[in-house]
Amino acid sequence: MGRSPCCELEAHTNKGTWTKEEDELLVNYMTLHGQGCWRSLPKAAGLLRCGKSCRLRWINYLRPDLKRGNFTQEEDEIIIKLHSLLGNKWSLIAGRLPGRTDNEVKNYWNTHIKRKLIRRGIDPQTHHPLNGATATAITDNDRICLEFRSPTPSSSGTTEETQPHSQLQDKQNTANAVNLELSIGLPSNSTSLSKVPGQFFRPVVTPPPCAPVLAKALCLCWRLGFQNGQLCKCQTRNGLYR
DNA sequence: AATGGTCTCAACCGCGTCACT
DNA sequence: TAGTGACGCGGTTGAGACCAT
Repeated sequence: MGRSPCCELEAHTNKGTWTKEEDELLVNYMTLHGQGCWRSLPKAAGLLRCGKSCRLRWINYLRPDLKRGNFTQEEDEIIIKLHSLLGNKWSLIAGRLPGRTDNEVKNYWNTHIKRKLIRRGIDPQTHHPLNGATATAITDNDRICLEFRSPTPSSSGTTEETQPHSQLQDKQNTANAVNLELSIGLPSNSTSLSKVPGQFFRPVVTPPPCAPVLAKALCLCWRLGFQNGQLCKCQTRNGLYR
């Protein structure tokens, strides 16, 4: 597959820290026109930056809905739990933390939480105890169910769409037997896969063949034990959890 | 006050994926 | 089916802030 020449190869593009003037130009443009084609944005906005740089600056720093400031204890715990389930899927983790970006979560993980876990005697990568393998924060069976319910990288559709029925049945049985309810809802065929941060875990309108899924099971915060917390933005809308 | 080490986080880089032709 | 263009993600880097001596 051919890749487009990176825009940073273009002449006359600035790099490094953004100036106040550049920020203003980008904010003004985004306010007026909203998010569109990043590649053409710099020229349209009068910026000497590549589109990639503009996108990053907007998403990680200039977006109006960003929550600045320290992470709360509740956010810490959510990150730790989600990381134990998802690994380094920073965008997915950030999607469950309103106002936080993947870059912010990633940095926070690397600078704070890693150390915090090590102090607790937990391996930050495996979430297993550092001194041995007696107890596990997450089991292999957890992963089986998660992987089953998560989109496969090689597929543009859902897992259910691409797997033979017999394989699905096997995994159904596994999931049902384990019944860890670590369900992550996939967008249904009738709804497009949202790329908006925070909306990845959309409800499965038609319950997948994995198991009879209750509405509550679709709320990841609920599954993680944060259903009563302020950070759980999942709420029923037309009877669905989102 | 000066210096050197450490930490933080904004920004960059390269690659995978998707949509379109 | 293959090629192309663009976006998004995760890993890495480096400048500046902070701290200890």
